[in-house]
Amino acid sequence: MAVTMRDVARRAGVSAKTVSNVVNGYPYIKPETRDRVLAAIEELGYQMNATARSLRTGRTGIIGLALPELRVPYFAELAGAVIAAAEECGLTVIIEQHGGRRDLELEVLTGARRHLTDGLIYSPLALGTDDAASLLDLSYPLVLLGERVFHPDIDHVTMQNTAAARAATEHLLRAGRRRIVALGPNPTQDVGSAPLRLTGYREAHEAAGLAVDPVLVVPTIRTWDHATGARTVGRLLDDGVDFDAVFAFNDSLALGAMHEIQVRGLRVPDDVAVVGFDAIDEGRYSNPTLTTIDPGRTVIPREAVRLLDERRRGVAGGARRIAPDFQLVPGGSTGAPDRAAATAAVG
Amino acid sequence: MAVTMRDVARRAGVSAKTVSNVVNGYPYIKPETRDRVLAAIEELGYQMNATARSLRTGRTGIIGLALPELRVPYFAELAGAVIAAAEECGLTVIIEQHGGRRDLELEVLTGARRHLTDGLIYSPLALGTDDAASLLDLSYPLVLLGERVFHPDIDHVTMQNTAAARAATEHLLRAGRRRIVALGPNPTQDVGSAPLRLTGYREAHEAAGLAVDPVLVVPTIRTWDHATGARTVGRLLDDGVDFDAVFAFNDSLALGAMHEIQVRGLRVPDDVAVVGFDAIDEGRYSNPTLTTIDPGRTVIPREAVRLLDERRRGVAGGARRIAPDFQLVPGGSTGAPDRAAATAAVG
DNA sequence: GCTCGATGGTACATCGATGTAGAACGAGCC
DNA sequence: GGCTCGTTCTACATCGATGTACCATCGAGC
Repeated sequence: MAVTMRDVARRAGVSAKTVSNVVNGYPYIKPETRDRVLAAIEELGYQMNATARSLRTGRTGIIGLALPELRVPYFAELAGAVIAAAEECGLTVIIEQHGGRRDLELEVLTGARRHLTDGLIYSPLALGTDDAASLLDLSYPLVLLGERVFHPDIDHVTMQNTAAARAATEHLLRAGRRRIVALGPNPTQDVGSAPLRLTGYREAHEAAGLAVDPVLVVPTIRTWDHATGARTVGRLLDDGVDFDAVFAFNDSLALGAMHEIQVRGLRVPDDVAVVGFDAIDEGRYSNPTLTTIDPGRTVIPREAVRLLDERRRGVAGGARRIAPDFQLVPGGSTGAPDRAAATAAVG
Repeated sequence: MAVTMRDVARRAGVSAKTVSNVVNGYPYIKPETRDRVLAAIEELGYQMNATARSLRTGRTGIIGLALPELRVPYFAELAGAVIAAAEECGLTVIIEQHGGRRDLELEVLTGARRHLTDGLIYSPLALGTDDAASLLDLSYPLVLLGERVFHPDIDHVTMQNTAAARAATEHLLRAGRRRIVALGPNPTQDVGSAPLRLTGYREAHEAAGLAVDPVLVVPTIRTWDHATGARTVGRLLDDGVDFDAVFAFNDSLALGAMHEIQVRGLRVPDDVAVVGFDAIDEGRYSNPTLTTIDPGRTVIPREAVRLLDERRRGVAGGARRIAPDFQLVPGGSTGAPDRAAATAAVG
């Protein structure tokens, strides 16, 4: 039913292989022949059968993107940018949600979909250092995102977690806050973004000659979402813990915390200042707007796709590690003026 | 390199076709043979080559999902749910972002990716009634989302736009609001969600015996996002327009509007009540929380996948149209108490 | 006149699965 | 015994592209 290369070949009076050669830019073809073939393609409305090509070449032009959940804004923005970047390279993306469940995270690595893809951009949540081994004998290109697993032989796109967290904390200290909650560390996790950001938090205190009150280092058990942020800060308030600022380890936690603080009748930033991490869109229109860290939100997806595409095409050497520059984005939650929309930058 | 059916066949002492038959559940196989084959599969770690199967059968098990932008929370949540529903059916999803640009929306319909997919779930933004024709002679299953295009011969999953908008407006009228802004209609659009929701808004006024002040019907030119909501409401305030409520045609507009209203020193809901549409997660943790319409957020993605899968498998009859029940979700933005997290339902 | 290398093109096998046709065998029936 | 029918399995062609090998032509160089 669909038009094949044979049909085009017949129409142009050449062999199927010549049509293939034209389509793939093989150089030794008479201009006149090439024109005849292109004309035939045009006339018949030929479109290549990607499946057949994949079978023959062993490459599909599809890459996988494994992440916890698309409904989490940070990952939605990441996925959108990855798809756009992939488009630039002529690649198609399939997204797999593992929900941060360890079994699913491992299954993604070896599941049937890996046959469909040329490589994987992989953002695990539950995996730990022990699992690094399972990443090594994979037979396809892999690019890691985040800090959960690391291996010197695998391409990696990450963030300057410690330095950025330190900058965030210092921002609060400069504003005169002295009892800053660190919201997000998980005592059972020894690797990942959380401990690195906690280190930045401690470094800032140390550099300022201040001790960290352990009561203010508040673990979150569930995922870093609005509900967890609200619930956890709610518990602190219930317990009568005294604090004048919150450094949440991501924006969703921060926004949930900010919500709860205001529901309880406290003012942000007057009573409690809040800083997040990730610079998701939502924080630019919250009330007040959210001070946050932009960890390189435009660079990360672009680089991840670039690294994977280079591996896929076999033009890459040793493993690379990329950690883009970060930036503190001041917002109303730490006292920066919330600009009215009429004067706000378009984004 | 990879294990093929031939390898499995050799190991089990049968033909490749028999392996295929076992894998595909063909009934006439001796239990003992089946066991030998399954054992061989297990031992060799055989995984089917999906590409080869696709070439032969003409089906890929992949469906497309075309939407404006993943970074828009409504679409991120939709996409996440579609992927999860597809997983249930053993389907894989590729997402294509057309950004609401008409040329890209049309290109999605005929682009190269259609060869990769068994069908398309299609949520256009710029297309109009005139384009319905382009949807008809497509050679693959199509399920339409939204109201931009409609055709009686195509499966459709939509919302009860008019009834829901009427309910939202009546909610505001019941609360005593009399100058309600309708935020979102676009005068250049005669089809789509906007005019239907505007109709609901008008119906509510009519039923209450109230006239609609045309000044309060406020078009938005750009997309329905935070920035547009903030900017547009900002302009109303600059112009000194008198209003005591906003019915925004989606949640992002509503949240942007609510942000701007508060930046200007007005109180929500005391000075201005706000209602949105879509029931995205973000509105459950905004300050105050957002009153909104849940148009069937769990039903829509599930039904879309189901309809497409049925078409794909050829088990569907005539075109179907599904418009799930909607629900008003009360929030602080119209005066419902914002519950503290400690007592809030987990979500 | 002949070889050689650069061009321009073709025929055929192949990627790994599945559809088709049919072989081999035994049971049941007249 | 001969026939049909159901069961179990196999051989081969096929999906549509591309890699390999090879043929043909033409001009240059000796």
